[in-house]
Amino acid sequence: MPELPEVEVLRLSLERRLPGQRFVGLSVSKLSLREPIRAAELKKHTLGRRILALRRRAKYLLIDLEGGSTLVIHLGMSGRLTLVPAAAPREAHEHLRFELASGEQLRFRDPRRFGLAFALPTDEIEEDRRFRHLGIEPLAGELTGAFLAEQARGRRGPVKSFLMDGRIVVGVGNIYASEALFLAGIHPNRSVAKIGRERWDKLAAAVQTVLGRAIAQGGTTLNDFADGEGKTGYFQVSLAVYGREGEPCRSCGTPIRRRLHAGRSTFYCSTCQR
DNA sequence: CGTAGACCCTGCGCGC
DNA sequence: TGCGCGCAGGGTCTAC
Repeated sequence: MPELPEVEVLRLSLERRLPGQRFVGLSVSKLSLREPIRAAELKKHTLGRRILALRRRAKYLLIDLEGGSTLVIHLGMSGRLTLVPAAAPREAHEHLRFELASGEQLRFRDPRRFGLAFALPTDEIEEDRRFRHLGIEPLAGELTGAFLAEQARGRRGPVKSFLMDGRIVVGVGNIYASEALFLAGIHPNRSVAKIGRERWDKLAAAVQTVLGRAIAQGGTTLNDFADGEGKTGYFQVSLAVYGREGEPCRSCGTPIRRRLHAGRSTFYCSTCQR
């Protein structure tokens, strides 16, 4: 159930328990994820190897292993990655089950199968076709109003779609796009050609605020998920507009509206956002 | 060239 | 109660 904050919270929780552990076995489902699972490749890169570190790029979780290999997991829409005892009951849609030398298992479950799992040499990640076109990280200090204004030059279309274009900035998904635009006071349908420099500054700051806050708040709720205790209150993270169609804007009381951009729901306040 | 829409897949909640 | 419909947090491909 991931946007960038959820993947980051997952990374932080696994980072406390996985490094130093060794992969000793792997069971793989025959069903295809977004791409077919290449069992032989996964085994070649993981079995017998110890985990060195966990990183994140966009919404991809990167598990670096000794010997120069990296295991890459993308959770798609419905993916869950959990570290559980070997005796933990199996659930439907578990597509990958890594056995660790400790007796624990790292399990990847993904009912909708929009997720992804593959492995490759660590030094080939940047040039891999799934990473090559990715834009900047939103929380690495590169996201500024100047950058957004520059990227928007010569473009058109609604700012909401622009913000979700991973070739520009990664990690801003459907929830936090709505949230950031609300915080910046920008109407989601506004053309990128009609946004001035000051408002780009506001938007760049809003994206970082919203994502940073979600990571801080998600820390407690999603630790349970990583520990395999099931999903909990994702929606306990306080959202200003997302999913609140018809409910009053917390700032001015105007009912929150919903409309579609490229088939995805967008929520906004028509009074606070212009 | 950029942008909009379809599509991949399963599950859940709602209204009838 | 049972069933069909719309919708769901992502990403990529095709058609315009």
